[in-house]
Amino acid sequence: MGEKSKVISIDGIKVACANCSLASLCLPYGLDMHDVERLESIVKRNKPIQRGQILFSPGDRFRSLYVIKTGSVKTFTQTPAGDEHVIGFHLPGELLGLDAIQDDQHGCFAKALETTAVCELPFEKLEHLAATIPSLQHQLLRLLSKEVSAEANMISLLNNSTAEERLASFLLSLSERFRRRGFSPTDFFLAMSRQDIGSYLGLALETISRLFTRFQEQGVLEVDRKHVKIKDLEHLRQMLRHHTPCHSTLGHSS
Amino acid sequence: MGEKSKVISIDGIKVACANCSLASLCLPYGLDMHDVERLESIVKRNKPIQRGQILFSPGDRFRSLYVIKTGSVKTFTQTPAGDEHVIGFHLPGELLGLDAIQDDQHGCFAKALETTAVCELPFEKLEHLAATIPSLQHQLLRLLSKEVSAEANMISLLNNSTAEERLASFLLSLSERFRRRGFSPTDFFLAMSRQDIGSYLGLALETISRLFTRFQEQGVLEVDRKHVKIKDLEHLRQMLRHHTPCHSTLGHSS
DNA sequence: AGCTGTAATTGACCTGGGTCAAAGACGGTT
DNA sequence: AACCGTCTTTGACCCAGGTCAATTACAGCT
Repeated sequence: MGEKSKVISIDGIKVACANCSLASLCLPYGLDMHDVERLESIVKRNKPIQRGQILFSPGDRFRSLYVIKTGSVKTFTQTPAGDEHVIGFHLPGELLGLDAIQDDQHGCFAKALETTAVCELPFEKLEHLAATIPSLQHQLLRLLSKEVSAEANMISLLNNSTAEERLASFLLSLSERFRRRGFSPTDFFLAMSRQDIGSYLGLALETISRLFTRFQEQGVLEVDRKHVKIKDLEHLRQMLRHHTPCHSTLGHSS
Repeated sequence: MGEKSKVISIDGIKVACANCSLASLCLPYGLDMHDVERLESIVKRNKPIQRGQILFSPGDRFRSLYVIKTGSVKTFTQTPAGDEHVIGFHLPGELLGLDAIQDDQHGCFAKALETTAVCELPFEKLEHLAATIPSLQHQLLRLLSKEVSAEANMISLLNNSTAEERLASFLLSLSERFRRRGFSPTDFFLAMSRQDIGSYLGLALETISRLFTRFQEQGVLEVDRKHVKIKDLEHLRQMLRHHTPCHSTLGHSS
């Protein structure tokens, strides 16, 4: 980004939905300029949160939806015994907190996996706005529905797939999500641990580790710690082709 | 209900949301009398469908949401190879088709498990109405959100539970849903096959069968074919208490 | 540069539940 | 009432992936 200088005033660039590269994945999708401005007027942009910081916890009063701007977040529950169950990973442009609308309180933790910037959408204001902007109401419903579909795919994956298929599916989901955000679909960093991936996919962390090794031996991946390079995307896709329910895509609201 | 007579005119009782015993589980929840009437005006009440009939299929253009009035429905996908993956079972008062809002087409089959009456809610009209009735918009978002939560619980169940815990959880979910609809929570008929239950819970049908036998031996259930009588609700609950994510309830939108 | 704690890898072993196969139990039909 | 197709039960066997344990590799400190 170059050093700080007086040639271009960073302050002059308005941090706004209208300028946001994620707009097409986010709530503004399908809104006209004027409506985006109205939406923008209710968005709160807080300072970024650090790795390990908690955005919300179970039982917290539900006030806002959140959109990841940069970084990533994992959502998870915790048993009385203290071990985590990862529900999902959220990348830039993805909405967080949709499950809390239901009973006005959050049902899980949301924790930053790295330094993460989020936009906060006060839900009451959002609802008011949606009532006067038909396309916003529609987009909100669409995003909720997308989440329902994504979770249904996840359920199907858990019900009908082997460990290999699950991890392949997970990697392809990440790949696709990175691609749509303008990052490399074949070369990226995993912000989460093997433990987290295992928990998310219903597998032991050792299984994840072994699979990474195997995929590497097969020439499908190159893995170095958190860095993954997909060498053979097609092979990865082949791994699912078996019992895939006709049409489906894995991944969270985007 | 007694025999048909001229003392009370059945025709005189308006088939309407306002009179519907399911209203508190359904969309009218939280609406005032006037708004319920407006909602009612867009509801289409088709003739009941028979066991085995299909309500919608993957790829069908999405036009309406459906609410089960009586009977039950299963939703499922099908692999190219032809075997079914059950996504969910839907009881009276539950909404169907929420995943289709997303891309304007249905992504699964919905098939009646028995003779079933459904209310049809043309979605475009519903959206228009929601824009002018704040509490309807809110209730619609709430129901979507509830579905997200329910599916998240399902994912957690699949990720972290044994066969025994899954079936216990399933039975408790049914029990609770029947209870809220005014039926016996401990004595009911399963409209679906062992095969269906297995598919839904990610287990082989043989496992379901064995578990029913075992639960019966333990004195937890009495099972006769499709008829289930829960003898020891508390024992069933105990089966989950282990690694339950602090707060959770299983079951579909209700 | 060395120390320490956490994450990742790898191996050995074991088990829950899947698969295959056969037999029994209905419900519907003529 | 005998027949047929479907659903369910039960048994025998096996394997994918979990668990336990030991080792290694790295990141962050001082």
